[in-house]
Amino acid sequence: MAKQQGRTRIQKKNRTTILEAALEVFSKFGFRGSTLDQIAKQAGLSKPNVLYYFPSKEAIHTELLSCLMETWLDPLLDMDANGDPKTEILAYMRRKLQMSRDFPRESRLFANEILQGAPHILGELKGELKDLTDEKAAIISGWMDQGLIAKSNAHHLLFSIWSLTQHYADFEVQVCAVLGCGGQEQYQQAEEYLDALFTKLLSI
Amino acid sequence: MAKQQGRTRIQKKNRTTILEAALEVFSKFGFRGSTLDQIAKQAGLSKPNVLYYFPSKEAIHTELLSCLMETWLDPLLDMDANGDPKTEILAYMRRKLQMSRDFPRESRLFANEILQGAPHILGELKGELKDLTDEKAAIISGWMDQGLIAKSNAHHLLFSIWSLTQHYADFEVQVCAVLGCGGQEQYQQAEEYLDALFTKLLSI
DNA sequence: GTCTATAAAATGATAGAC
DNA sequence: GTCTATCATTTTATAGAC
Repeated sequence: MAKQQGRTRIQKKNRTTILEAALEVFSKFGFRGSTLDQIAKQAGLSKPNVLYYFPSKEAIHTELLSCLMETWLDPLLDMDANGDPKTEILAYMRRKLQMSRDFPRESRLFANEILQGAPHILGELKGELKDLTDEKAAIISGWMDQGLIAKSNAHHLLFSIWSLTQHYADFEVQVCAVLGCGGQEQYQQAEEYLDALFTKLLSI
Repeated sequence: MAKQQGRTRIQKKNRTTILEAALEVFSKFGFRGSTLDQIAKQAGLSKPNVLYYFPSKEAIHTELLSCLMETWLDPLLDMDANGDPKTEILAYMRRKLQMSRDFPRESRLFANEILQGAPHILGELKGELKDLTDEKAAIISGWMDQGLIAKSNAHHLLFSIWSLTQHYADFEVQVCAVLGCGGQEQYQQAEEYLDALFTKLLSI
């Protein structure tokens, strides 16, 4: 968590508690569908106390998104231009799938935000995300030009990694309804399936 | 639209107007994030007049979802066990992509609902959707067993069609932000990309 | 720092005139 | 059928005691 400098220990702790509670609530109901009451209750604090640490509901949401944006971009950042192309892309896909499995609330928080037109993070999407994506797409295109992996549209290849992996977090209730499963066994199947998919897709 | 029997022309017209307005609003903000004020304004009617045609906000949402569920399952229904496997699956994928392009609001309506745990349609997901998916997955598995297409997990193959195509509607703002495009050119690219992807994926 | 009480605005829904 | 007026409740946010 950034921006925690110059605060007492109790302040840090409570801000973290509130952000954790807000993640739980916002990821379920979206920004407009969530209330301060729910967040306060989830955090085990009174509503005025929540507003003692953050100036407004919107401020909590904005802080949460900007704190998590870094985490969200991290897996892509690690894709190495000097590594083996197929290994790098497959490893990126696996990291993204792990994030869906281990951080489904974060995935749904972003999904809610983007679904509703990304009012709070459109700038970051057009800035940081676009820049990083363009950079990594260029690397992938380079690999394609060198004949190291099969040719396709690098940007849409990245989109396909995002959609295929995030689907298991964002649409979890539907996946479970269709598979009739309750736990996390779908992720084992998903990893096998997606591993085979991308291995085949990238092969010349 | 179903369930419009036994009503006058003006009733049908206004109910349709309200449902169209509700689609616009609910698809943007989700159920809890949407207000009757917004729906009424969008429909060009007064709030009490909206509630003359529907008993509550929830009733509008439920009616909308159940009216559109049929439309939503239609493309999968058309997948023919007696057709050519690769043709059938590719055609289904294309129908789904067309739905994302032509009915993005409907896609986002369902995405919002499922993202929030599908409180209003969990029954349909475990019922109609699961049954239809199981049925079509069995057909696909049969094709795989006959060696007509490459072997993989049929349920996850269907998930991958859903996620890859719906991504362009549900995350449109992100796709556009990254591609720097304003119109619909991403769908042309997507069709080419996904066509190649599934052609390769299904090949033995 | 944390709480109770409450203000101020919004939201879902109803009453009743026309 | 449609409207204005209004009620009851929820919700964001603040005031002020402790």
